[in-house]
Amino acid sequence: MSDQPSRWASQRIAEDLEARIRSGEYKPKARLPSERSLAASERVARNTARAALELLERRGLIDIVHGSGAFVREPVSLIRLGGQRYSRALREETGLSPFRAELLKQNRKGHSDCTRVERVRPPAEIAERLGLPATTKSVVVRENWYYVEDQPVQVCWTYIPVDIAKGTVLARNGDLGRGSIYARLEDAGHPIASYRDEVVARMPTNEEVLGLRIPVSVPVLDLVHTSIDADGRPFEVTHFVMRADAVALDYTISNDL
Amino acid sequence: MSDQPSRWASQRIAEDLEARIRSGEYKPKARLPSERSLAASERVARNTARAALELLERRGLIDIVHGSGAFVREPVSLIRLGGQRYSRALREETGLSPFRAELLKQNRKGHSDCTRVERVRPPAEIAERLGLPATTKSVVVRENWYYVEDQPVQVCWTYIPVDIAKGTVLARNGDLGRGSIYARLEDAGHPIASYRDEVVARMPTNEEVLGLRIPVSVPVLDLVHTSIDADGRPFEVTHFVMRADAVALDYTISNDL
DNA sequence: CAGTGGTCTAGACCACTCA
DNA sequence: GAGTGGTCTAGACCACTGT
Repeated sequence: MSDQPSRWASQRIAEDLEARIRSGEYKPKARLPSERSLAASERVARNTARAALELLERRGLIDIVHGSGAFVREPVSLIRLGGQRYSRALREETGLSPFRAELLKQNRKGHSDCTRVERVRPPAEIAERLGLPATTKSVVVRENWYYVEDQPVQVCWTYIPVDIAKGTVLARNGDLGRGSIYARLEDAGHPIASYRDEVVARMPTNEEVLGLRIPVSVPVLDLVHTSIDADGRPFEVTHFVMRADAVALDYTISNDL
Repeated sequence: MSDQPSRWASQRIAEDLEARIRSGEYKPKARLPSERSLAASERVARNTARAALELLERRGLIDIVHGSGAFVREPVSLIRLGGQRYSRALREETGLSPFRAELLKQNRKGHSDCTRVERVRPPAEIAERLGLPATTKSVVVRENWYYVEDQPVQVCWTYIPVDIAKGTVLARNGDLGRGSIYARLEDAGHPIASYRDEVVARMPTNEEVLGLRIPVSVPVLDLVHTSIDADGRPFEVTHFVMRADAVALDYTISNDL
C-alpha cells in the first residue's frame, strides 16, 4: 500500500514536512523549522535540510524568505475569467469593466489600477494584430494592474490605434466612466462583434516574479486578446499576464458547424 | 549599457554559457562541458558549476541527463489548437480528428495513439460536467496520446456516458473511421452545438514529467472540454494535459451582446 | 546583533550511460 | 569500466530580517 521510504534524505525530510503541513500541524503562514534546526533534528548536513525545503518550495507548498524563514503558503482560490466577460449585457447590467464584473459575479473583492497611459511604438506582434503597418510609430498603451483581495493576480497592456483613441478619455489616465474601456470604445464607434484570444502558458520572467509577487514555481498565463468590430477590423489588442495559480479561463463557444 | 558582472559565480557561469548558446557556439543538441571540467576551467567547486547548469535547466535552455551530460535544448515550435477544431466543416473537409486536422492545416507531421478504452467510475469533476449523479458507477473512458514529430505533446482522457457509447465503436479500441470521434458522436445523435473549455496552467506532476517527457521547468496547460448538444445537454467531457511550450490555444469568439 | 536564508568549498560515495 | 550526473557532508562567509 504505502510507498517505500524514499532513498534520499532530502526527499524523505520533504515528504515528512509535507505530511505535517497537510495534516494541519503547520497551518498556512506558519513558519517551518530553520535550516539549521532541521539539520540538527534530522541529523543531516544543513545543505540537505535546505534541499528538502527547496523541494517543497518548487512544489508550491511553502515560500522561503531570505533572512526570515520558510512559511506555509496560503492556498489561493482561482478567479475564473469567463469568455462572456466582454458582453455588453454584463457590462450594462453592472456598469463595470470585464474584470470587475467577473469579480462581482463570483462575489470576490478586488480592484484594478491604471498605472500608465502613453503613446509608444507598438511591438511587432501588436501592430500585426491591429492590422497596422510595421512602420507605425505610435499607438496608445494603457497599463493596468488587477488585484484580488489585495494580491496582484494580473497585469495587462491595452493597445489602441491613435486615430481611435485621440481626443477621447481613452488617451488620458482618468476615470473611464460607466462600463469602462469597452463602453468607451463602443462610444467611439467600435463595439466588439467578435474577439480572438491567443493563450500560452510559460514560466514568469524575473520582472514578472517581482511585479506580480509570484512565488517561484508558479507559471503564468500569457493571453493576447484582439477585439474585432462588425466589419471584421481589429481595433484593440490587450496583452495579459496572469498568475496561473490565481486565474483560470473559461470559454463557452457555440460551434459553427 | 551592459549589466554589471553578477555577484555570484554560479550566475556568472550560467550567463557565460547562455551567451555562448545564443551565439551559436553551442548549437541545439550539443553537449556542454561536464560539471567536473567546468569546475576546473572556471576554478570553482563542482557544486558551483553544477548550480550554474541547474540555473540554465530551470530557464529551459538545456536538458541535463543523468549519466550522460547537459545538452542544449532544441527550440520547439508551437502547435496552435484553434477554437474551430471541433467544427463539422473542418472535419468533413479533411476526414480527420480535431488534432490531426489542426496539424494538417499547419503543415506539421504527427500522429495520435489511443492507448486505452475501458469503463471506469467517473471522477467527481467529470460526472458533474456530464450532468451525471455523483453515484454513477461507470462511464467509458478513452485515453489518447498525441505526438508532433514523434514528441509527445498532449494526453487526454475522453469520458462518454455508457448509454451513448454502448454498442458503438466508441466503446471499443479500434479505428473510429472518417471524422474520428466527433463524427461518431454525431452518428449517435449528438452533434456539438456548443462547448465549454476550462483552462488552467500549472506545473506538471511527476507522472506527467515521465509520460510527456517534459523537461522540468516546463508548465502544462490543463484543459477540460465539455461538448454540449442542441438541447443544452453535455454528452462528452475530455480532460487534456498539454506541454505548454509545445501547444498554444487560439479561440475566436463571436461576442453575444 | 542574533538568527535567518544564500552561496560556496573540497571533498566523498552512489546511480546511470555508453562504448 | 571510465565518465557522467545525483546526493551528501561539514564546514565557511555573505546578505537579509527583525528586534
